[in-house]
Amino acid sequence: MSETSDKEQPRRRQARGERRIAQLLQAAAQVFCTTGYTAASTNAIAREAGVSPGTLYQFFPNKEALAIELGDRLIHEMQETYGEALTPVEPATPLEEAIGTAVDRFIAFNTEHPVFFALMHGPDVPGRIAEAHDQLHATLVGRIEGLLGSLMPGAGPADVTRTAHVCLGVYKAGLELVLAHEGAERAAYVQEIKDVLIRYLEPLVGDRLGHG
Amino acid sequence: MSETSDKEQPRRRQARGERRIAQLLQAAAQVFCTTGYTAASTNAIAREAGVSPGTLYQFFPNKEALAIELGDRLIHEMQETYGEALTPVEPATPLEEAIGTAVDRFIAFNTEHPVFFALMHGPDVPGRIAEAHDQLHATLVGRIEGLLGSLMPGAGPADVTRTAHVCLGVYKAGLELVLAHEGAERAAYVQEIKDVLIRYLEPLVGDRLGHG
DNA sequence: GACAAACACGAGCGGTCGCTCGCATTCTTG
DNA sequence: CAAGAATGCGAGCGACCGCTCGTGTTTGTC
Repeated sequence: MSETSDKEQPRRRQARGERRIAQLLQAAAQVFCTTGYTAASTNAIAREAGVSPGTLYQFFPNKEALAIELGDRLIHEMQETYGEALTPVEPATPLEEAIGTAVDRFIAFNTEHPVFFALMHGPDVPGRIAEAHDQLHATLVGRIEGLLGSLMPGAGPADVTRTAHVCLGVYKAGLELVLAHEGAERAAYVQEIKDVLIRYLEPLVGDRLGHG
Repeated sequence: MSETSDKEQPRRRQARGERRIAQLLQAAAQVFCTTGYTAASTNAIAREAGVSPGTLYQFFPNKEALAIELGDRLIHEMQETYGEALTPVEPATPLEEAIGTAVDRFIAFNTEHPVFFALMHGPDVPGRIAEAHDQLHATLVGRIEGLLGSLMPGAGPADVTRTAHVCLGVYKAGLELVLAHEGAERAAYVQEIKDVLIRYLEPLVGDRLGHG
């Protein structure tokens, strides 16, 4: 009990090591993005990073740990995003504006980190990553439930949960369309996502304000 | 040039062979459904079908051909479904009813053939299957465009195409939610898909009839 | 029954992939 | 500088997978 943890043996990393880790994670993101998790070979990731296979395994015990570390960093960064994207529940903000800003922030995050979509969407991801995905998914649904719950006072909890799942599903489907286009067409699809969500939620939240 | 085709050598199949082919396709559907295409091993498919690996390759030249034959049969069967699901454009039918019946038929098909979703959704499917998927996707979008075009007279062709893509995307997202639930909850999600589509399309198709 | 074609088997070939290990090199520390 | 730890290398091991091939069995035809 004198140690901070019994399985923790903090290898003293040098600055070089931290740089290699960053290189490897970036290379893994690149390869995962283009070929998916399963098809991505560790040798290809090492080659992309400009190191040997042995060097990769100096810093990551196996391929899964590499993907998990990558996913953890992405999720951590996303939590900062959706922490700001989904928290403001001031009853004064109209529905359109709330949905608009939330969608914009999520789209911005996903376009800046396309790996996230690749890692979280593949049916080939191993157990631990799928768990992380489910956990993030549940967290997001919970947040949306919180927002909807205060907007749909007359609905049961099961209805709120269902509505939250539908909202997230619609967003994901729209994200796929957004990532498949560029420029003006991409912007048009972003607007479509907002329209779908607004028209879907408007009748549910009762008559609050601002639908004209 | 005396043959009907230079690469066609019609092996005379016996009744036993046809039975084996059906067994193998069914086994492949089972294995693809549970593990996905890439992770499914041909040996596992043969084992599931109760035959040896060599027997499998008596009827299919390779793993991809097996998946393609399976996909072709599914697409052929689906075309009978959506041929009936998307054709009626009688201007008399209200929007709600048209969407309701179309969604019901597609959901029925997809719940009866879960392999279809697995084969068409995996990012791991090889080139030919992805092509078949894209072709089906394009066909479906074209059909929806046809329906929308006559309903949205004031919109440009790019807008109609975009709207069709959004409709199909919303349906796919809803399908995932529907397949993840059972019984009454599943039925509730089916209704949600219809609501999303109806509310999304209602303002677009101008004031026709029946929104009350 | 005789003969050929279709069917069935399963050990194993060639190849890839995740990962290891022995050794060389570079950094830190005193 | 010396010593040890951290980093770096890459040939190759073991396992798995798609697929083959030599051989044996069943079916259709005369």
